[in-house]
Amino acid sequence: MAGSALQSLPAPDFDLRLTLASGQVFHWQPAGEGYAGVIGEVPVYVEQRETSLLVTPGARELVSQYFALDHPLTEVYATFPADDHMRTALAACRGLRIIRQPLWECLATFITSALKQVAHIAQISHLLRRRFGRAVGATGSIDLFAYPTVERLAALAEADLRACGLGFRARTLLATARQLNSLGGAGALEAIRPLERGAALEALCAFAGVGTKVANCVLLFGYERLDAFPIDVWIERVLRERYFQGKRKVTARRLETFSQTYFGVYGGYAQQYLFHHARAAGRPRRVRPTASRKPKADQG
DNA sequence: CTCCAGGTTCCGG
DNA sequence: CCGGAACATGGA
Repeated sequence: MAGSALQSLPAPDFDLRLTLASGQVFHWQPAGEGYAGVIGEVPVYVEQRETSLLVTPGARELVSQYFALDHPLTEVYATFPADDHMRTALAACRGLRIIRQPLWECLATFITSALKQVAHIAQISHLLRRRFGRAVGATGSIDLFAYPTVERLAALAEADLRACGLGFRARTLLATARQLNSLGGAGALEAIRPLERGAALEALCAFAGVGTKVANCVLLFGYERLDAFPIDVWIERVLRERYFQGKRKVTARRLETFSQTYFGVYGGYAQQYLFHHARAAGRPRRVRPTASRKPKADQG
């Protein structure tokens, strides 16, 4: 980032690369030795130097808040269950923090995440920002855009969103934008903050394209409900393989009640560590009976 | 080409 | 409450 000198701030127990790669947020781009992104409407460059961060001048407080550098990680880790797999995930993800995301962009992004790979979500996010978001600046050759506002998306046609590769998510994202717009905009999401868990989930699920999983992601990554435990295909696989080995007929309800009690008050952190560790380990190879395919030795 | 992805919604037991 | 199917798109 050319121009003015970067400012430094202390960031102990923090791994920027790990945090940005963990599938919470999808728009940060590698730039120089660090990353360029937008926090709300503010363009930011962040670079890690051991236990401190170098950031865009004037953005220290914003960055510190966004990356939740105040979360008591030592205390968080102490609440994790002491099983082998949790310990392995912790060892692999130490320093990963749960980001505090702006509510609307978190909600909208996770609506678009349904049945999509992380890379696709990022691609969609960038397209939406570039086409419908406000240009907020640039770092080097990278132009930066804020997430499109509720008002802007609500005024679009479904075809505009489909043109960004949204597929069937175009309908639900548009519907949610219009629902929120009729409530006065993104600020209406603040009404959910004081609600207790059940009521908050119910309120979020009232938006189109929002079910239990997305609602929990928004509670965790947006509302800072660190006990929220989103169960996606990866986490479900981990739970079934590591915590319900050999058990028959483990229903979704069973997994949900287990996850809410077993992983404790910082279950959301535990979940994120399990998620990222599973993903980093790679997709489990499909077992295909190779014997069914016979080599054609007499051809070719 | 086939399989799968940070799911949601609707429908029939 | 539970399991299945449809729903779009693109990377592996």
